[in-house]
Amino acid sequence: MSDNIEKKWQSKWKDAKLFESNPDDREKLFLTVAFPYPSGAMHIGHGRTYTVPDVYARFKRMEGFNVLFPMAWHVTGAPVIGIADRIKRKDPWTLDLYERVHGVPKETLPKLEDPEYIVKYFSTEYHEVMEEMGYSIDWRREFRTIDPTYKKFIEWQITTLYEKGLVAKGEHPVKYCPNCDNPVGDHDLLEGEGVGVNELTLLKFKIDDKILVTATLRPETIVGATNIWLNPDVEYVLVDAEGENWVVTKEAHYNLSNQIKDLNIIGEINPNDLIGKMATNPFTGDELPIFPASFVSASYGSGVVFSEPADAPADYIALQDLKNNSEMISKYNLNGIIENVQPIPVCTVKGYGEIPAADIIERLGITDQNDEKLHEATNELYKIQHSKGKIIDSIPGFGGMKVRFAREDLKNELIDKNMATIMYDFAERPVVCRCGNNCVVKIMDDQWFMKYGNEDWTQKTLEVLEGETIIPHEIKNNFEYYLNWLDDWACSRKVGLGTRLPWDNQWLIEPLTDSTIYMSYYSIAKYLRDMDPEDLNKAFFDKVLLNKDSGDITVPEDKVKEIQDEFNYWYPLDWRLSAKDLVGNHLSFLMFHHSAIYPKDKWPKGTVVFGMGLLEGNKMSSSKGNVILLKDAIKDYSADVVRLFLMASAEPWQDFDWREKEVLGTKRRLEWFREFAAKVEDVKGSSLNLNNIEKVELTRTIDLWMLNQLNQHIKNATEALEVFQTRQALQDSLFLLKKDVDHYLYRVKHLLDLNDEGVVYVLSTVLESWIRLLAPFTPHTCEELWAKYGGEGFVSQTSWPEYDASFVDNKIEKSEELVQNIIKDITQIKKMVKDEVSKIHIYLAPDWKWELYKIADEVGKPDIGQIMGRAIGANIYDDKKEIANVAKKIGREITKTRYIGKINEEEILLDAIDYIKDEIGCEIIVHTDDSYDPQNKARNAMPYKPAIFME
RNA sequence: GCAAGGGUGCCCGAGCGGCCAAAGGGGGAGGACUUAAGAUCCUCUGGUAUAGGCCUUCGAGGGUUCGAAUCCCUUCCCUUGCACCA
Repeated sequence: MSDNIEKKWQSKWKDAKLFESNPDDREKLFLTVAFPYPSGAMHIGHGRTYTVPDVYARFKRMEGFNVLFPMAWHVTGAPVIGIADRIKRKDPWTLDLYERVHGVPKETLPKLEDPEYIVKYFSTEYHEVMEEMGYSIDWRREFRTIDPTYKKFIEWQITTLYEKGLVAKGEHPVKYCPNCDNPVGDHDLLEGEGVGVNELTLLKFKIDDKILVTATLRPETIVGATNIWLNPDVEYVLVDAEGENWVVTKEAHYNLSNQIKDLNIIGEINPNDLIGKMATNPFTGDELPIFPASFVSASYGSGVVFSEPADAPADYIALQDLKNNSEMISKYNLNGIIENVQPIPVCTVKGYGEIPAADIIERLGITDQNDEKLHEATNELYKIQHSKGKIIDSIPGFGGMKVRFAREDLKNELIDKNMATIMYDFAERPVVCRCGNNCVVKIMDDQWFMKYGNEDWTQKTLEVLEGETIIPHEIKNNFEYYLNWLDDWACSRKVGLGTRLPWDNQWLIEPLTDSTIYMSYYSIAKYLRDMDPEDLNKAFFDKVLLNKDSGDITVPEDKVKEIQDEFNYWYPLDWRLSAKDLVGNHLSFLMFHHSAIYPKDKWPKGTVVFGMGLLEGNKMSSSKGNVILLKDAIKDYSADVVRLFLMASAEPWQDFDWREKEVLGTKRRLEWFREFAAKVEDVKGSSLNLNNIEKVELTRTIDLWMLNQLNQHIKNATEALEVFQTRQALQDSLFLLKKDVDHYLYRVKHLLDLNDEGVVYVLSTVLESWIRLLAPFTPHTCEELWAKYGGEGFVSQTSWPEYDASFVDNKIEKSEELVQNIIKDITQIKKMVKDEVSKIHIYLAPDWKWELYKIADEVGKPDIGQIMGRAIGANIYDDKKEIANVAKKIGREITKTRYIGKINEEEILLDAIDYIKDEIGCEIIVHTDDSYDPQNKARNAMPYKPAIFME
């Protein structure tokens, strides 16, 4: 049934063009959510992402804003190329994934061999599912990022940045698969996920006409170099490097050739021929001997290292090993050399002696250079020296400097003097591509970069952040960190779908770069979709978006004006919504690009960051098949139930957990709501017209209480929704309100068959507000009820319920609390006494106790002396001893019960006396004095807590 | 390692100085309704107590305060991100 009403209302909305937003004189609100990359089917995780903005859009529309909520498809990038490729290869895993998890019909599968078909197929499906979810999207602005008109916009964007000098050529090390001939991301790896790339300094030690290029993470230790290590068991080669003859391992040459151009092998080198000879330290000029060492890896760095035994545990232990190895010493004729090699201290760090390497080796009990703990020792010492170490005073030029700074300075000096160069290597091995090949670090040298490292740009972008509201607030720190941390970003690609760089046609624009200011495009997309791309030149966009005259525009002037006006109406963006994992890139890029391209008054105003989705407690993942498709969920539960569950189970920035049991609970809750509406009509006894509720004067406390609760919930829900707290809003507008309505119905159950006009008025009022409160969450159900019970027009277009302060009274709330507490207390006592009870006497607190309570409240803390003093001063009662007794009690009570002024307890209890009698099941007598008080209980009476006597 | 966030009752989760034995949901127990099941509604769900009370609890340990789940310090544990990828 729900399916039918949902479809019905969706088409009614469409026919009425309800969500097609055009500029008018209302205040505008423009919100967007990160557009999807449609390489697969939409699951419930996506459902949450797109329901949040829809709920907010609907809420704001009801508040009277002119809301624009658009949608488009991000189809640029490489993943679909890979998917298409795997489909073509008939990769069974991929075929299964797309058939079983993404629900693609078997006969359609072969068509997915075309990447453009994939994005077309899934974006069409996304569109359909989004309509089934009832999203209030202005579909006239829909586009794909490979549309010719959009490409013109991207060309304009990148050219604008290029002209500002923010796009520049550069080089950058990347993880690279030589077999696939492509950079690889972590997700493309079979092995080595998360492995970092280290920068190594290659120091050039001369030996005759050759150069031993030693790789090090710690160039500052060059001053403590004592010898060179070569591994006698690996292959070394002689390499021509722009005229220099380098000695490195064969494997190192392979790695290096991806980073340095024209590195040709010109001969083989037998390490044994070099061991025992002397090489020159380029920095100090010292002559250092070359020794053999097994710990030197053929594949890491250059395969040549200089030894600095004072700070490098491996060097220290290798030196020890060698000194103890007479066989080696005689084999390489090291007698007379090796004895003189002693560690030269370079760094000091707290907690370590003159030779830190020796200390840590001893502490960890490392016995030789093949010990596994050597790695740990190296890491530990490296870290502490980097963060806290200082260069020892005796070293000229660097003495006393922090290691961190000395390293940087010395490295630059060495490079300037051609004593060193830079190379990159993986921090760990192996790093294996999905294709099975080992990856290398490659320097892409004709790559284009977005200069996010540019300090002025970063500063300006920090201003964008400063001016934004970030939800949740804590994420703002995160953003600040990322904006500062972001370095130049390679923005050109060889493979994928996308737009080409206008000035360098061999490159495609990287897909994150082409989706940073596309919200601007939404504002004008409905015009551009029918225009000739040829007309969308730079001058056109300059005029429309920046009001800048920069050349000939082929579009008629009034048309340009209309488009420009529309852009200016919607921009800036009020809210940007996106997932948590995009904080460090997409959302930051968005700020960068806005700061560079637009003036301050067009900068985004707010960002909301989403959490992830879990399925029965486990992480959702399409590739693992652990997802529920949104279309299936809609089929099983209806869009409204799915929406309601997604919005109620967690705040947007928290992780939600889709649990079937709780979804079913939500479904029942919504059914209850529909039944409640019917019940109201039932109680009324005639047809209900919410458009014309008959007002009556209310006298029963419980009626007033219900309206008090309703208004309280309206207030809370509104405040919560303003800041995207959908869960909190529903907590108030659905769950807590339902609880109160249940309570109210229970309290007036004896009146339900009597067509009592007070009850009818209260229930109709509740229902009328309630339908509107829930309309953003469950729009279909609410439209249906609204129409059924006489609401005017679409509920989607009515006003948001207004909080009416005149109904809110904390004394009313306290009154009901008093009634409930009395029942609770009596029940509890009855349970304990176990005797038959025939009559219950209730004694109310006399006026002086109320005054005493008031005094205690003014004092604010359980300071009996002060309370007594004031009470006696005010002469509230003549029995001082009794005042003291009560004051002591109040002192305790005041921390537990808030004082809100005197309430007329007698009136309240008498108003509810039938209900209380009913609940307790015996006679109740309310006393205002102690004329009948056989057990002297009346003196226990306290404000808000009458005394009870049972007999 | 760096950065951010978090540890609450059987489970999920709210609370962020006193109305807190701690909202709400889920689960469990009992009751009402029903021919029955389901749904719905009511009550209970830390311990203890023959007068509405008392005791213990919010990762652990200290501290501030008349008063702390809430503030401060120390400590342990968890989750996420760390780039050329949407």
